[in-house]
Amino acid sequence: MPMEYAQNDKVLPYRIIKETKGRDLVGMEYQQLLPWIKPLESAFRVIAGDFVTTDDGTGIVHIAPTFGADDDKVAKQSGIPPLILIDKEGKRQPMVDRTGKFYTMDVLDNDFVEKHINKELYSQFEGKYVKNAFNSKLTEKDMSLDVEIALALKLEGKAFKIEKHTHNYPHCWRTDKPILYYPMDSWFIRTTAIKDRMIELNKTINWKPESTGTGRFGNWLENLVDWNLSRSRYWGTPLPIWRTEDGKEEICISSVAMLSKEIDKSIEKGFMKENKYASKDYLDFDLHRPYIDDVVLASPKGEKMMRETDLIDVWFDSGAMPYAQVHYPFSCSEEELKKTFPADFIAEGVDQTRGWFFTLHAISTLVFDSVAFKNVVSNGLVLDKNGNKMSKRLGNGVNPFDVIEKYGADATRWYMISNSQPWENLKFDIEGVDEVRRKLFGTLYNTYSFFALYANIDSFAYNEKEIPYKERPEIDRWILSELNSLIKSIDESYNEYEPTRAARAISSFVDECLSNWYVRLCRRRFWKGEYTEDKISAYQTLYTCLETLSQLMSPIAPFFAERLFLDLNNISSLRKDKDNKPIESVHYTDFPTSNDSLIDKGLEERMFLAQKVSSMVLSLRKKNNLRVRQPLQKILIPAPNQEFISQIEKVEQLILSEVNVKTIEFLSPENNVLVKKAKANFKTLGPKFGSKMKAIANSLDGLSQERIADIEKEGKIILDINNEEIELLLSDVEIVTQDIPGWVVQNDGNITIALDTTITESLLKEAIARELVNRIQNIRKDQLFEVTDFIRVEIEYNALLEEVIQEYSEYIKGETLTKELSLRRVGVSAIIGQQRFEPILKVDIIEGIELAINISKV
RNA sequence: AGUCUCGUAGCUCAGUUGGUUAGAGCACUACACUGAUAAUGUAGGGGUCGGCGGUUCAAGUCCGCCUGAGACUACCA
Repeated sequence: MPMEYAQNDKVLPYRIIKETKGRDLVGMEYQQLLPWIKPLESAFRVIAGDFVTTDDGTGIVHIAPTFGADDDKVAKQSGIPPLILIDKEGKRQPMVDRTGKFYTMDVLDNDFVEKHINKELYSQFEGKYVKNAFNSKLTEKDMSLDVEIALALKLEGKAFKIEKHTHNYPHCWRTDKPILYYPMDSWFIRTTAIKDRMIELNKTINWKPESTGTGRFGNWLENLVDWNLSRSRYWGTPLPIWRTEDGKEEICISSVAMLSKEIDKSIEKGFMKENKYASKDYLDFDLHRPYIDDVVLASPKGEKMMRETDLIDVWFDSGAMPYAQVHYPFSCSEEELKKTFPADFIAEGVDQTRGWFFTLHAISTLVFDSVAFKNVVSNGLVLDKNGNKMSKRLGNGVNPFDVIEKYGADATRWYMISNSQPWENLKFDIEGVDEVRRKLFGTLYNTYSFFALYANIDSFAYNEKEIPYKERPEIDRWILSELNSLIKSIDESYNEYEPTRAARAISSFVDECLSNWYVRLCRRRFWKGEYTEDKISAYQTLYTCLETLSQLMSPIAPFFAERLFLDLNNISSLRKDKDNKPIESVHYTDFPTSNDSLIDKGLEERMFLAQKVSSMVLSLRKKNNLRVRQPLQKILIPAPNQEFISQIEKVEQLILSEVNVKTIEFLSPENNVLVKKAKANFKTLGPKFGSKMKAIANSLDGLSQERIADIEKEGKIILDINNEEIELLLSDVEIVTQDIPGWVVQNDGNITIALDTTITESLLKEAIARELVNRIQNIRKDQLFEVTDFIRVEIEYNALLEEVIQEYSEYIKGETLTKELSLRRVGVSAIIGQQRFEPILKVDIIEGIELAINISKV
């Protein structure tokens, strides 16, 4: 590049003469760039600082110790003086005054101006605002001081390159104007003196999540600095400190009573005329600044003491909450205070690290050498459904009142608590609230309605004595076992401040255990037959489940829980208060405790098996187009051992009725009908054989039926892996049934089932009987008959149907509350002729057979 | 910049001390069920577990780097 340069050239020519490390430049001196003001001592020297990046430029930057904490710190370390002006009062000032403009020379000390200011240069800049926003006469369009200075440097040939930078300098939240940092005098609390104790005490606090306590808050304590307590504001809580003008005498006021006493002294000295603070009525005086500033006190030496005008950081008020709320130490003794202090539990946003969490902890450590809270949940933010912060500006905010209005407080709260743990950010999606309403509350409401429907019919009010647990059927014992397991886990979850886990456990119990298994399987017990022990057992069991659920969910869904509980209890009066009246609220009841003697893990396991087997059979039916109303003869299950057989046998009836099959048969392991497959058990083989794993797994994959049978018989097998004999035990191998030739088969994990799909004539007839029941039930429902109404049924004659009815007449009548069931050997037209056949219904009984049917109340 | 959290199906989330086909619910599609019916069952599609590299016989899981989102603190020369 040519080194010629004309004044108006855009690019300054340059030449690289040497490359060097920044540290080699330290100590170099340079000429002052803007020599308006001469510093009090030599200042223009390169120093080292660790807070400057080399992302842009050379890594050499100017510092301004009077306007930045980091700059001030590094300057002090290296002995660089700040650029200081001396005003007419002799006070040291930064270059910019409190209105945001350069000091004018006329307010500065004459001697200082003469000795330190280059009047010719500075006169062009004195009085200028450093930001246009500070000057009401300027707009953003006017040239800013930054640009003015840059141009001046350019003209002097001192600027190598000028770029526009947008700073994210802090701005005033109200006026949006840029903010300048100033060094200010402040009052501090020397929290560094109790730093170690604060760290120690913090370790005893249960933080949710733990990482906030150890990480964010813990680190913050490790790097603790003194607490800057004072703020310069117009109105607020005053620092209770009065000082003499020379600062040599000072007093800290600890109560209104003390203040009043001191004012009296001051009146004696003639500093004050009256004492408003002698009144017992707080409405007679105001403790806040600026009113309190009128108070002048007298020092022991008899001098005037004025109040320090600074206020106390409002965070102090938050941190003082535990004492302030009970007005300790004035209206509350220490003993009384200790009833509520330290707090068992607090919750606030995770952004409160330096705010509430810190000030609570600092003050309690200082005052009582204690924690202020034993448990804390630092909750995350509620974001919009796309994970963006909600803001008015973006219009992505959700109005909580609208949501509560539409879905209710319970559904909203349940959604928020169950969806993600409180300390994680929540992506709030209104669809999710609706899902909770349908899934949990809808299901639970349905379950309750089902219970209430039949309980009312039978006038069940929990008046009978409790049916002993052992006399209740297996299914009742099962749901009670699950219920007590649930109580246990819920209690643990709440205790550990894991409400999300609790909510999810309740939700899955309601859906999977109670609604979709217990109630589904027990439906008949509620509506069929007389008011027997079995029926009472069913009512009592379901009642207990519903009542317990209302208690378990009450912390998260207080309103729904309350309604559910009261609807139950107002009828049964099972829970009474001490006056022997029905207790008024679920929230007054004791939280349930689990009865471990009712928990039967074996029972829970075999019920799980029953569900799994049923599901597999239904799947097989589906694949083979066999509707559930078609009874089938047999399920075949290969059983690995006797224990498996006895587990299944105990739930056999449940499975059979659920899937509408007549019998279950077991195949013993020795049976050679089964086609089996061996798989490697990586967990046991891994540690033993390491790198040979792959070869072993492959070898097991291709094992013949005979060799698999050998392992089962011998308990071990020797494999040849790359000419090496390797012995495996039965436990190293998983053997599963793959197929049963000639049957339709379903595999799931280590369970295999097969289904006999043969439909005999007798099974077909039974199917038709069931279809008939189904059609009659539908018609009953269509015609809005009550579930208790008895009916008369007439069906158009059909030969096949006649046989079915002969055989299943009692069954059909029982299922449908039919008093008379008859076939009429008449044509449709003839039926129409009869008055009673209105309206006419033609119904598909089985495929291809459509018959007229008529149903009427008896 | 430092500290911390999070990133798994279209969406919301599980995922044990690393163990071989990564799950659930919702949504979608199809079929069934129908005296709980704004419910239910079965089946189906849908995943390079944010990316790259490493440790290991084996990584969603452990380690390093990067990246995206968020919070706090400092700074923004």
